[in-house]
Amino acid sequence: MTKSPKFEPVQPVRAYQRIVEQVEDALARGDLVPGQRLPSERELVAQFEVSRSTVREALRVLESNGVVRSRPGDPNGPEILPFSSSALRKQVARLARVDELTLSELIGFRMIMDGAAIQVASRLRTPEELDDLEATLVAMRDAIDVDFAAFSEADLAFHELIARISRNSLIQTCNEVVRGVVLGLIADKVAHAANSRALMLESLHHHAEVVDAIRTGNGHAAARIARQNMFDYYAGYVPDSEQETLRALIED
Amino acid sequence: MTKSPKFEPVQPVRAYQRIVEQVEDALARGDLVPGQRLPSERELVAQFEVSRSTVREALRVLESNGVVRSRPGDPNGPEILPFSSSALRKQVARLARVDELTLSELIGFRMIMDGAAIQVASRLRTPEELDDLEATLVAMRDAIDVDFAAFSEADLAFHELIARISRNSLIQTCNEVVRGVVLGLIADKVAHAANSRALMLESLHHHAEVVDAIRTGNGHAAARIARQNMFDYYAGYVPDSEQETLRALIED
DNA sequence: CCTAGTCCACTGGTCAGACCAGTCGGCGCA
DNA sequence: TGCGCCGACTGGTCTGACCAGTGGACTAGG
Repeated sequence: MTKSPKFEPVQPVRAYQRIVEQVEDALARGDLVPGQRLPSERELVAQFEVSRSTVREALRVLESNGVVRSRPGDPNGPEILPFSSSALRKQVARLARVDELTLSELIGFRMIMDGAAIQVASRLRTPEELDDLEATLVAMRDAIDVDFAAFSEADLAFHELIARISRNSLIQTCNEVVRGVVLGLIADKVAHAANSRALMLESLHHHAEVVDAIRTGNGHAAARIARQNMFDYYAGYVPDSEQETLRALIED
Repeated sequence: MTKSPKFEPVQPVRAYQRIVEQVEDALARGDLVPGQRLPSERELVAQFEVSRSTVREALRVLESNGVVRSRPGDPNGPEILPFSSSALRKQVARLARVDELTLSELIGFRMIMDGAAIQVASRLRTPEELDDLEATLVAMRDAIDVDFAAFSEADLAFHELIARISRNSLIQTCNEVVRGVVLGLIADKVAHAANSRALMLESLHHHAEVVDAIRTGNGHAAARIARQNMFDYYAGYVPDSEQETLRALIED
């Protein structure tokens, strides 16, 4: 018996998929740039020669991928969103939709990711980068006397620097995205924290310990302190029942 | 002047979004499990009390997120796919709770995530994507004759393609991040592997087996081979005491 | 001249109903 | 028993309609 040919499963290509492809191709080629607008749905109907239902199904896919955003009544048409990669934007869109039930998961994710960044950074850092880290600590100290927003910004700079030192762009983007989402979910609560000055001092102290551990090359300890700090910082915003899970993440 | 309150932009919730949320919530609660079927579109119209256009827009979003897949004429209705983003989030949390950031755990994480990606990819891949996979195999073969860095790059391309075929952004992002971390931790050791050519050939062979299994639609076998391969590839870099844990992950 | 109000063309969101090409189970015929 | 046809479904697409918003053009009143 001759070897049986291996046939492929065939599946029809849907019209809305081809629309999605055309838009993403145009984006990849640069014919479409962030900030630009897509024609209105009815105009797209004319251009693609399909029904509006089909156009809309394609727009839903693009929207779910973070490529476009539609606003009812906007005469300019759907907006092309700024994005580095559609996967990243999609990530943002997905994460941004999660409700407070999974806030603890997001925080856990941050604890893991930030710990990873620190552990890598403690091996790869140059003396200059260590200096930069310590400069950021000073900036954080000064920011405490301004207000919480300033401190938060300095804290952001610290973690961005850590991620950069890790020389892993994916850690960078991941850290940034998740941090943004977490802050977006609890920003109002954080801003109202009554005793935020004590919290900020405590956080600063932990950050200094992290830098110390990085200086001595003890990435393991540095990551642990960072996770502890993040737990202390965010634990108040998750239900008691879920705190135990997060606390377990601190140790290793 | 009183401090101006920070208002949040409000945006209307669309009907199709609420449908998406309901489905994903059911998935998160476990009321809906992979392999199960959604009611037919017309039945969903009756349950959600919306029009079919609205149901279909919601299905397009879910499909684009790798949660369901529709097939014309299938009397069973849309299929709930395994390893949807919501399910993976839970897996990530569970794994992270056990232990994290030791090299062996990261490798275990990669074995799980890569296996998930391959299992999904073997069901969703188009014939064109299978061709792409085989082209990547050829590229890996050629890269062996160059050097280890080239091979590593081709290997990266292979796994990125798998993740892309899985059409699941969470798989994509996690795979990339963790892979980057693992390589960062052992890059120096890997580069010094004296007999790396034999290792590369072995790895290539395993990758070809994975593609074969994907071609025949045997996602289970494909994922198992991939986990085995990853174990063989990395096991040398973790302590003997932890290898047993990793080995247990190979089987499903 | 500027402002405030009205209007209107247009947007996206949703709906109802229709047709088609597939898919699959079952019935009946050979 | 085996096979082919049929019919009741499925999802993909289309048409045409209505509605609540949006924002620009226009206009009346200062």
